[in-house]
Amino acid sequence: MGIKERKEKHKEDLRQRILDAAKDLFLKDGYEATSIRKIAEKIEFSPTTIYLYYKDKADIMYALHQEGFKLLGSQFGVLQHVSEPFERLKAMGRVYMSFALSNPDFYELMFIMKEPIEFVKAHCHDEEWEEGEQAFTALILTVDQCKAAGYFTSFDTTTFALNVWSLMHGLCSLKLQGHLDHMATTKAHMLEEGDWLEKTFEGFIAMLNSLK
Amino acid sequence: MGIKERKEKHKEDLRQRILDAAKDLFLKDGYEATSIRKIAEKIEFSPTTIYLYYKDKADIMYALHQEGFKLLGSQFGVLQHVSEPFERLKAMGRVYMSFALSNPDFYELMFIMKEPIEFVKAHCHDEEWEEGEQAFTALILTVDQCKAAGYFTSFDTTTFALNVWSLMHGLCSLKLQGHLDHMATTKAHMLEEGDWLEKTFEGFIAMLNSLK
DNA sequence: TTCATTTTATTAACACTGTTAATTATGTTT
DNA sequence: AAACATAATTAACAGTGTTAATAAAATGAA
Repeated sequence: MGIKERKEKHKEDLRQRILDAAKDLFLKDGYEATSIRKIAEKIEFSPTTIYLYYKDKADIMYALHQEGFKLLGSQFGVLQHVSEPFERLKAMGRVYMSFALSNPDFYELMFIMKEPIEFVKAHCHDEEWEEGEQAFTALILTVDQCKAAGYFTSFDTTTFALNVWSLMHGLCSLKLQGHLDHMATTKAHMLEEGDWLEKTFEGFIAMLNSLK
Repeated sequence: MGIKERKEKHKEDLRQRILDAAKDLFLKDGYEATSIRKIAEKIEFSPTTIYLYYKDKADIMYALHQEGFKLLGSQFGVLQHVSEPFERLKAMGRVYMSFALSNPDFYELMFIMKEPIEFVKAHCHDEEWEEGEQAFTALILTVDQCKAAGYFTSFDTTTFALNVWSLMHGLCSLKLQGHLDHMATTKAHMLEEGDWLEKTFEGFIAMLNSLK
């Protein structure tokens, strides 16, 4: 009987329509403005209907956050073709930074807000976190290959990877939250114009080079 | 006439009582749970009275965020007595990290949330940001002195300082937001036990040492 | 086809939130 | 005591996430 399948598909369809509507609102107006009622209005359903497809708002945000990780993952994927590990590491940094700047709301949801990761801790007790770990695994692998190629030889791989991630995350966060621009406009000796995000990143690359 | 002064003092008193109540709630239950109504109940006033002393909730949060910067500033202050610049730089990192872990809500308000800094941009158009800049100025100064002492000689001071801040901020953020612990529990090759915050920080210090 | 059952969607309501306008109470000055 | 200014309050608006009870629709068996 194909009827049940068609129903299942219909159900899955509506689930997706809810997510699409939520994504639209989220990317346009941010987290707060993405209310259950507005999502419902967009898909022309009653607000409470949404609760038949998602546990709560955090559930929807978790789904969106997964989409974000898929996007980042796909951008990281193409870097596998950069064979030289140190080149790849630098490119990863650029891609990460570019992703954060191009998708600030996604980045906030994925790395800054605590709501989605608390949802993971509460409901995904198993090992369903693939998307997120994959990116970090890729970083660890690349650092390992860098070490094999003679870079960072005196450092522990995981520790070094965490340092790289911390720096990139901190840099992107400070930029997105406006702290970087704020320092640039208020500190007198920074008035020599210039894109401090770019400059700082270049400084980071220079540091990595010195660490060979 | 001392009456007017006493009235002024009374007004300033209530303003402080509001802030204290807000601080209590904020440190106990976080940002969201600190509602105007709860603050009002705590000081036994009507909710709307608060609007006679603070423009809105963001204003209160800005005041709290300033208190946070004063606290961090005082902790940074004692570091002035560490004469060796590189030692002082390392100590600054430790103090920053310790502050973030001991005052997670303050840290979030000061460096992670965008609400207070948007309030600054909107209402403190002048140069009233002292508290925040002071800490960064201290960092720049220390980096400069490190350079004078032969460290990081090939790097631009401001760029290097931004890198240090980014790394420390990223590390603390990832820790507070739970990402660090999450990676530790899910990634198989990280199961060797251990405080990854501490290990990563030590790795950072090692990096700085290699950069001499 | 009709009736009973299950699934899906809706309305109404709860308990909150920040915030504003209009009104009352308080205290000061003439 | 009357007039005024300040301070505080009540009532209300426009939202929020979420749940329980009810109505509608689709499905199963007789």
